[in-house]
Formats: sequence, structure tokens, C-alpha cells
Amino acid sequence: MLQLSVIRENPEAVIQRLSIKHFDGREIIPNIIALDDKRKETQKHLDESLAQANSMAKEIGLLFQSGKAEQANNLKAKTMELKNLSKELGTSLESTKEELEDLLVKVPNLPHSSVPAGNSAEDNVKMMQEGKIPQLSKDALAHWDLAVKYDIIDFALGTKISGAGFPLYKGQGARLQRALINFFLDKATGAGYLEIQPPLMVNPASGFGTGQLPDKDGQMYYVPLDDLYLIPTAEVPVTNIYRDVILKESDLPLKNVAYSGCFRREAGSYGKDVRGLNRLHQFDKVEIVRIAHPEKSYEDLEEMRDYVSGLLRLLELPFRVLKLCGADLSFTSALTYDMEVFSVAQQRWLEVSSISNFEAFQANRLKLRFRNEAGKIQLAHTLNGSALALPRIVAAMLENNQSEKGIRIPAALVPYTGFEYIT
RNA sequence: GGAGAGGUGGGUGAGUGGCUGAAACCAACAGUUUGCUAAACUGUCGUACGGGAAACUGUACCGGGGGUUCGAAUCCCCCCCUCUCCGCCA
Repeated sequence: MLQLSVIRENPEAVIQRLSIKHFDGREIIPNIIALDDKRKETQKHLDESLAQANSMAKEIGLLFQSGKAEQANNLKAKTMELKNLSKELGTSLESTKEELEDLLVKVPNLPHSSVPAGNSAEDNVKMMQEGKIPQLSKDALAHWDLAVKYDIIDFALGTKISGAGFPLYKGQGARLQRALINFFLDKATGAGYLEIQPPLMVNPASGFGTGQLPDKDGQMYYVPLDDLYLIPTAEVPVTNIYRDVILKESDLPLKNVAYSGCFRREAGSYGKDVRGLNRLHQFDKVEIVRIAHPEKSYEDLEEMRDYVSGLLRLLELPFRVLKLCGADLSFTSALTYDMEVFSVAQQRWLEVSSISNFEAFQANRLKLRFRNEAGKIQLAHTLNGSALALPRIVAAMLENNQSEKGIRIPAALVPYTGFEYIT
């Protein structure tokens, strides 16, 4: 949620910046300001009315105590009017606030000044690319065929037990999952991230805090009996640790890492996008989250990008980094880097990490703040990124590293798998 | 799931209708003292939204919501949560 102060300060600039995200703010922004004016006006009247009622109540108390019951009763009669007025104003204030909130949550975050508008994912900016793209023989297999050949992932069994999009890993496949998770967690804790094991279900308040609710509730699995959502990413529970928290400036930056299963309904997905491991209802991911000082958050973002690049190097996967254009940038993000690995048999780039700076957008809704040097309370910045999501890493690794000897495991991972080849 | 107890500021905890936005203590922060550390002393010390250049000031908030009352942390109703015991159970 954008800060009202930002909108009020320079509405024209806000509208202009929103247009980079192809969001037309020409109507909603003035409406927000008008509603906020109304809110202030109403609150002022309400406060005045309540102040009067308070002082009358005090007076009545004093009159009773000094035995002037008759005067007190006279005053009492007068309070009726004030009470009704306050009630009316209170109701009006409530509804104005609601209207205002309803509009505010519809406005996306402002993109960083370096973000180009673009029209689609085609216009994302390639920042860099590295790693050698291997040449495979003609009979090279896609990962879903390799999964069968080596009997390491059983999609059919997953379907039998749960449904499409719930793969079952076995043998060396299962071991590879465990190896990757441990590898990623070890690297992150080594880089100063505090390991968190979060709940996998969250309440609605947490969903609102990170912005999955109210809009994207159709993307989460929901358990109505207990009013809980299965997390689509560890970002949700981990970031919500800091909901309604006022930190010390010296606490920043906070660095957390969490492994979790992730659950996504992926309603409306179809075709080659969902084949094999490309898009799943349940998958494993290690997520890094940072709570940053506003003046340092972009340094942090670069650091996170470097960190994830390092992981991909260790995994010996060819990758590229994209800066998302306005058209592709998410609702909550100010700047996002997508990290993609090349999956040779599929001949396509697969997104394995998305690293974003949300600036104060999430923090505003979370009420995640810190006390600065001057003693003033101000919103912190939140950032997060995958480090990394497993399935597409596995897909690329299977495809790129296939050979006659089997699937080669990158050296950095061998201590975790205990084997050099999947055979 | 059943029975009971309880939810007050960063923490402990007082407060059963007006003088309580809330005692006291601890923690924290600033200062004095000190050769340093510790101790002692002094001061500051909730959040949000308004008004004001500022000093300051109005309003709301004692788990959440509703009600009674001129007036509610305090009384009533509903909900949520925590703890203890029982049941079930990885």
C-alpha cells in the first residue's frame, strides 16, 4: 500500500510513475486525495464533538460530587444531542476510511526510476548473461523424460495421490531435493542470514500484510474450516514476523532465510508452461528476506542479486539476469530482477529466482517501522528473493548435465548428494 | 473436543465506574559522577490520526467487536487467543 503522504506530496508525479506500470491513476489518485480530505474534515468534527462530551461528563461528575444533582441532571439532558452527533460522525468517518482504504489497496507500488515502461515480458532488460550453454546430442531428452528414464520423479504417482502438479520424488531424485535444500540453507546462513522455519499455513492478516490478499486469494489454497491459507512462498510467514513491529535502526538490515514447501493453485495455467517441473502446485523453495534501511535498500538488492548469481555459478548453470519492465513488474514491487537458467533440451529460459525491492509498500501495510536516529518512526523497506526455487533448477540440471554416464551433479553439490552422477 | 483460569505500556504488574493514557518496579535511552568498568543519582521513555512554525494541544486505543451509562481498563453480551487439567494424538 502506497503511503498517503507520498500521494499527497506530489500527485502528478505519482500518476506519471504509475503510468510506467500501465496503471491509469488519473481518476483514482484525485479521488484518494478528496476522500482523505473528507476523512480529515469528518475526524475534526468528531473530535470536537467528543471533546465537548468529555468535558460535559467531567462537569456532571463534579456536580454530583458536590451535591448539585439538579444542575447535573440538566446537563445530562443536553448530552443526548452530542451523543447522537458523535454517533453519526463516527459512522460517517468509518465508511469514509473504508472507502479510502478500498481505493488505496488498488494502487500498485511506484516503480523505481530506472524501470522502463515496456509493453510485455519481451521488453524486460537483459542485464547480463553468463555460463556456457552446452551442446546436446540430438537424442537429448527433456527433464520429464529423464525423470522416467532414471526413475527419480514420478509424476503419475503424484497425480494418483494428489493430482497434477504434485510430483513425487524418489531415490536419487528425493536425495537431490534434500541436497539442494541443505546446500541453499548452508550458503545463506554462511552469508549471514538467520535461518527460520516458518509455519506453512497463515491467517488472513498475514496474507494481507504481504499483499497476497485481498486480490490474489484465488492463487492460494484455503482451508475454510480453520480460516487458514497454505503459503505460496516463505516470504509470507517470514515477512509477517515483522508485522506491527518497531525496530531499532541498529537492527537493520535484518536478514532471514527460510526453506518451505510452497503451494500454489496456479489457476488458469496450461500447456507447455506446466509440463514436467515447469509449474507445480507444490514445490520447494529457499527464500531470503531482508528488512532494510530505506537509504540502503538498493545496495541490499544488488547484494542479493550477487548472492543468487553466486549460487547459480556454483551449480554451474548458464543464467541471465533481467530487470523487469513496468509492464511485467508485480503490483507490489518497485524493482525486480528475474534470474533465469537455460534449460537446454527445452531450449528455453526458466525463471528460478525473482529478487525484489518493495521499498515501503509492504511495510506500510505491515506497519513495519524503525526508530531513526532523530527518534522519529519511519517505515522500513522490505526485500526478498528466491535462493532458490528447486524444480526449475532440477529441470535445467537434468537436461543440461545429461550424458552417457548419467546426470552429472555439480561439484559444489556432491558433498550434499553423496553421488556424482544420477544413474 | 470438555472443564477451569486469565489476556493492561518493551517486560513484571497495580488498578472493580469519574481525579487513570494508566501506579510501582525492571529494561531502554540521555546526562551527572567516575582513572576505566560497575554502582549511584537526575531526566526522558506507548502508538495512531488531527490542529499548531514551535512550545504545546484535541481525539482514539488497556486481546477484538458490540452494549449499558452523562462518564468504562473497570459492568453486560459475543468472538479470538494464552495457560492448567481431562480426552485425542505425530
